[in-house]
Amino acid sequence: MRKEQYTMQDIANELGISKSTVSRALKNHPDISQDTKNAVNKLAKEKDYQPNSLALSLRHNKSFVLGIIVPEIVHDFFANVISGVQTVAYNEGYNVMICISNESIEQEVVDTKAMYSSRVDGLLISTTKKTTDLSHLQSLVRKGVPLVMFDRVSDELDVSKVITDDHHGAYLATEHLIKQGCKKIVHLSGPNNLAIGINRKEGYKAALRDYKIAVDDNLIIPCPLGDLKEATEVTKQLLDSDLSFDAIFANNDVTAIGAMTSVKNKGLKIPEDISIVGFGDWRLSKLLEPPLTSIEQSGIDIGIQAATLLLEQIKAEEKDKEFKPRTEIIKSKLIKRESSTQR
Amino acid sequence: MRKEQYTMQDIANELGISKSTVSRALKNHPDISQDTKNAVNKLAKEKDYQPNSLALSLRHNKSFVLGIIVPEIVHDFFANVISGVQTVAYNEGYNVMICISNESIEQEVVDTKAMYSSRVDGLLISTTKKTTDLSHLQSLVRKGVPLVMFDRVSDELDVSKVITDDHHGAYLATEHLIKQGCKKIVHLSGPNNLAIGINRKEGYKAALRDYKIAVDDNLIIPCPLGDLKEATEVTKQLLDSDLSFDAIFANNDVTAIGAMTSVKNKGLKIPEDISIVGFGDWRLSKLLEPPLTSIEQSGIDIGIQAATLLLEQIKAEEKDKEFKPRTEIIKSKLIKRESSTQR
DNA sequence: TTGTAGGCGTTATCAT
DNA sequence: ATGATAACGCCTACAA
Repeated sequence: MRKEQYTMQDIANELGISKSTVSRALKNHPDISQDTKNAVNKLAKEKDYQPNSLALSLRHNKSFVLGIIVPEIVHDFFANVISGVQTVAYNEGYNVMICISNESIEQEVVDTKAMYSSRVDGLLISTTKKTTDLSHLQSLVRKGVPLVMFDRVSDELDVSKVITDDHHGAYLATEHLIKQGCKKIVHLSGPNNLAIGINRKEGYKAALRDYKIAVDDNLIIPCPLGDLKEATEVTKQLLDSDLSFDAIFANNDVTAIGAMTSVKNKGLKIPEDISIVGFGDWRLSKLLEPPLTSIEQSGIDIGIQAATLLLEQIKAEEKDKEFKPRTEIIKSKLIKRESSTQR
Repeated sequence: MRKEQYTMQDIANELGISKSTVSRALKNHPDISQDTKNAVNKLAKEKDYQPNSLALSLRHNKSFVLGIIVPEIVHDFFANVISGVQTVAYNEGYNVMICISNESIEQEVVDTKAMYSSRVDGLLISTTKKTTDLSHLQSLVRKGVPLVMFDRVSDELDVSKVITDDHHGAYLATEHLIKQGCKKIVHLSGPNNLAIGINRKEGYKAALRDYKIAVDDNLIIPCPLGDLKEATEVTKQLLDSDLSFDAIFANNDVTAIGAMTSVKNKGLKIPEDISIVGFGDWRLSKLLEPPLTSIEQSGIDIGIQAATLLLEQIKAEEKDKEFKPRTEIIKSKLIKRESSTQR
């Protein structure tokens, strides 16, 4: 059995005073005499008294905990987001509880309930790729829990959102390839049920149109899973087919690496034979050989922005102020990377 | 103000029964009539009643939360550990609260206190590189909180530990280089205050001795920070000096990449001119060009093992059984990676 | 300046 | 089969 905890009552007993006096002394209430405060603080330090947040949370109906649910954690983007969230949370005296849905809807539902049961003061979530039914989140909102969606969002829910400018980023990527002289640009596209996949595809098309290049649907290859195996396989098939192309715009980091692998295995050179640009927040882009030019989404910035929005809402509602959900867009940037052969 | 939560009392009122009956009905207590149970469950579902874990935790002095403190999260190794911990925790009905110390001792101390305040049922920790004073952890242990240290551990504390077999791994790495024909192997070594740094260095020395190669202290270069900048700089200086060497055994992933960068910048080929082997759990090792042979530490396995040990202790102590702390060693493995030039 | 009492949501004990 | 009550640790209006 866990050792007994040392409580205010214990301090009170030892000092022959009441626990309310102890409570007030510890929070430096002006009514309490300096003598009492000294005695209480001394004993508290001596016995290494640590308040019980559970009791506090129950009392105040406020836990000072932010929840965050991500589909995976072994992924630079989400790890960066969490890191950004933590930074903001710490500064405001909040802790962070993390759940990993592992791209499983069932897990996501369970996690959401667990978060509410723990009475988190607010929740940040990036849904599963497969999530379409949002009733678990709706239920949360109905219960009055501030919610912020990031990266993978849905417009069925009237909550704050933080997204990257996928359309713009994809446009930049495609434009970059066009300016390099590429004419036949393959797009390895993401799932069509996520805004992210659609927007990137549209940005790609828009750039082609602006530069008077016909959109060829044969060059748009679906990679709905977005994992390494799929991307490698798809690209291999592409290379083995009679379709000719001189560049690939991959809708995410893993897809880009898969494409890269197959291109290399085929004995082709990057970027001489085929240029590749990837989308995402990945340390890898600069470490690969050749390092890939990429469209950076700043996970940290998204985390910071999302947590800031969430806290804003939490605080507003605590003061009974109305809070209107907002959608913040984090601009993506094109980061050109030179191949080391050019150094 | 957060919307009122729907409680057992509310159910009781609506049904004109007492909250204790509701409590029993919800947990399917045999004493309660089926009629009552049905009514209660129906209403609970209708109103989407969700228990308040805070109240439960307070009542039972048990939170069903495991805490974990890691120095960083944007790092494959720690992300993998967390992932492993989550898996185990979920299966046992526990949630996970994560704190990131950011390699800051002050933050680590704050985090530890926060964890205790939240009354986590147990804590997993990998300390800061700089942590030498363990009083914050000792205090935790004194309070009866089960503690498991992993990866970066200290033998000043009599708690369970999960570590990798660093000595063995370093031996394997060095042996691999020797068998490739390397004679002058540089070791970029880690901090001397961490077991991890010492053991890897000793493993390196042991392999040299076993293969009758004299240990040359000039070839052991300290990289106490272990960051990219330091490693790159140190290797650059090494290459600019008149010291000759044909291989580098880097004590971690980042150090390996730093070394790689400088070697490439110097116009040298890997592994033809200089072989590099790195230590760690990193997706990068297989994606770099050339992919580096590496000593794999399985972060997931460490996470699983650590969480398992922690839960074992928690359960034992709940039954008032004594639990003797154990140290588990996760074997490191050498993963050979062929350069794509050999494909 | 300090103490008393009630309550946050839940469950266990002891009635009825 | 169900209810009343106390308790977990803390805070706060009210009383003294």
